[in-house]
This record gives sequence, C-alpha cells and structure tokens, in this order.
Amino acid sequence: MPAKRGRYHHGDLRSALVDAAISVIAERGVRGFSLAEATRRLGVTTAAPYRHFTDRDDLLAAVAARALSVFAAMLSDAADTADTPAQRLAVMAGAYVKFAAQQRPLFDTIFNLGLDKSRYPELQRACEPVDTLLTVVLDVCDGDAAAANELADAVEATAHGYAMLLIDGEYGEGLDAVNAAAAKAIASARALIAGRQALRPA
Amino acid sequence: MPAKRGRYHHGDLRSALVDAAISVIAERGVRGFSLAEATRRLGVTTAAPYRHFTDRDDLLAAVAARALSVFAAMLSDAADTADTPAQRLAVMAGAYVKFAAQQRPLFDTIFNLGLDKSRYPELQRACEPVDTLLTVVLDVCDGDAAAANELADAVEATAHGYAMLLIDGEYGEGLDAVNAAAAKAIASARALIAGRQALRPA
DNA sequence: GTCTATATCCCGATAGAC
DNA sequence: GTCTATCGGGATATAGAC
Repeated sequence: MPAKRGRYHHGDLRSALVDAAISVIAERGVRGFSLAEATRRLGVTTAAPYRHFTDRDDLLAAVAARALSVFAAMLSDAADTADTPAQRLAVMAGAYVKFAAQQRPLFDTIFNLGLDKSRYPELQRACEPVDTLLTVVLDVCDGDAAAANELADAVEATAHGYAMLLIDGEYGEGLDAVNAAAAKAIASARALIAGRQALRPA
Repeated sequence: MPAKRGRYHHGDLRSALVDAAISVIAERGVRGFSLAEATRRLGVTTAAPYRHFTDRDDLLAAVAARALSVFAAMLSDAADTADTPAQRLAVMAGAYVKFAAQQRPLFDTIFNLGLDKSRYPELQRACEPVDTLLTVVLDVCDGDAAAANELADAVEATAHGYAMLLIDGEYGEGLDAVNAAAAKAIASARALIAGRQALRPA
C-alpha cells in the first residue's frame, strides 16, 4: 500500500468516495447529496468517480450496501444481549429505532433515497441478513412459519414507523426523544407478541 | 368569476399552482419536483409564483396542508364505517396504508419531503385533525388518557411503517400488495389492542 | 487512474416593464 | 398579476491529454 496521502492518488478512491458520500449526506441530507461535492471534499475532480462507478446512483447504491451491513451488525449485536426469542425480537425493534437516529445518513440512504432496489442486485443481497435476523420469532410461534412471518412483519413495520416518525421530528429532538421512541418500539413488539393471535387471518 | 381560460390570467393561479405541483410530484416524485416545471405546465413564467408564494418551499407547504386535509377526511370516513372504538382504530390503520398508496404524491408531500414543519405553523394546525382522530381509543383504555396515547402512538407507528415499506416496494407492486399491507395493518392494530397491557411502562 | 476542459442542462430568484 | 430578461449557481457526464 503506497498510500500517498493528500490527493487520493493512492488507489482507494472508490472506498474514499463512499466515505465522502456519507459525510456529505450527514451534513446536507440525503437529498442534498451531490457527486460534485463529494469529489470536492477529496480534492479530486468531478470526472474521477467515473472510473469506479458508472454514475451517481451507482455510488449511492454502494453507500446503501455498506449501510445495510452496519445495520445488520447492529441488530445482531442487540439480539445477542437477549436470551429468549421474544426478547430478541423486542430488543431488535429498539435497535432498529436507535440505528435510524444514531446513523441517520445510513438509515436515510437505505430507506429515504428511493433508488430502484431492483436495479441493484447488490442491494437485494445486502437486505437478506436483516430479514434473516427477524426470523428468530419462529420459536415464539411454535414453529408455525406463516405465523412467524406475520409477527416479524408486524414488528418490523412498527419499528420502521417509530424510526421514521422519530427522524421526522414527531417526537421532538434530542437523546430523550430517541430513547423514548426506542422504548415504545420495544413495548409495542411485546404487545404484538402478546396479542399475536389477532394477527392470524382467522 | 371571469374565468378567462387558456392562460391562467384569471386570478386563481395560487390554487392552480398547488394542483400543478401535485401532478408534477405524481410524475417525477417528490424529490423531482421543481417550481419551473410546475409553471411550465400552466403556461406561466417562472416569475409568476412569487406573487403568491414567498418561495418554493412555501408552495410545497401549501400542498402539504391540502394533503393533510384529504388525509384527515379519509381517516374520518373510514372511522365512520365502524361501530366500536377498537374497530374504528383498526380501520383507520387500514385507511392510513391505503391513503399512502392511493394518494402517494400527497402522502410523500406530508412525510417524505422533509420540510421544517416548525417553520410552517399552517402545517402544525393541519396535523391536529389527524391526531384527534386517533384519540378514539380513549374508550378502549377505560378513560386512561396515558394508556390511550401509548396505544394510539403504537397503532400510528405501525400503520406508518406498513405504509412506508409498501410504497418502498417491500411488499411488491400492485393492488394486491396494497390490500395485503392494509389488511396487515388492521390485524396489527387488533393485536396491539389485544396485547396493550404490555405497552404500559410496567 | 486522475486531470483539464468543456458540453449541456436545469434550477431558484430578482428587477423592471406593462 | 403576469411577462421579459437575466443573473448566478450547480449538476452530471464525456473527450482527450498525461
């Protein structure tokens, strides 16, 4: 690794661009992102990225893929702190909300960018670990896979809703709002588990 | 009403701009909206809107306000089809999801535009009817206002999550996906009501 | 693998005429 | 209340040199 600093001529511009994109998104929001600004921060020209990405969206897809792996790791870590499947599902709901708040640029890149996921198979693959994690509920439902999916969907939707409303400012700003929303997501997950009979189509 | 058509010189450009904005958003997405495109569709120049709105965001806030009134009406209509408070809450969750799908430009303007709601008091007021509607759960919770708020929050978050994931394409496209998501939101609302004991901080 | 230079396009906003 | 004209800004993307 030569690593001549100061002017990304050292061969890892691709990865550096992903980092730069994240910091641009962090400061200007996901819809304030521009490729030009990212290159400016790295001291390269606007033409440089086109060696590594076909276009602007291609770079953003790479950002989303990285974001998904961080997301999956966070959910996984949370799950490891619990001992029962029901507890695992509940704490993952809390972690989901905290991820949205603590890693907002990443969360926004995944969910608020609106890129055609179908066009980036890389993203489809990156989603799988997250889906897999939520399947811990299988035990809760006595091995009924269909019931487990309904429950996992419901908890995911609830966590997602709290996350979105939180970053939208509906619960206020600051750490207290984050903790409150996460606690509500956990409590809701428990309520869904308790009332899961009602989830079945009957 | 003079109503000289053909070139909005008839005095209702303000309202026409709101309509045009909605159709632009419908076709290009909420982040593809531009003031210039809206004026183009009306056959007026880009300078014209500034008689009626201070800037681009001011117009979008007007769109959001109209969207919120449509939203509240839809929730209200749904509530009227049910007889018990619990049923009312559940069908509103379903209507929430359907609104997102059927009036997507309006839904996106409310929730996916990311405008500073604090800066537009007009919007704060437009939100109140929606919040009020969700308070029907007071009866379900035996008059316990705190418990009712928790439950209303949980149902709102769940409906919001299903709505967002639906329009994100997580459940597929088409009418079937919409109906399935709405049904899930209703079932989840019932499950939350059934398991509401778990919502209390304990 | 990056740079220089450029082509092309779009946007929001304002000043002043009518 | 709308138009004409324009300013100033920023974006993506490509061609060709090094």
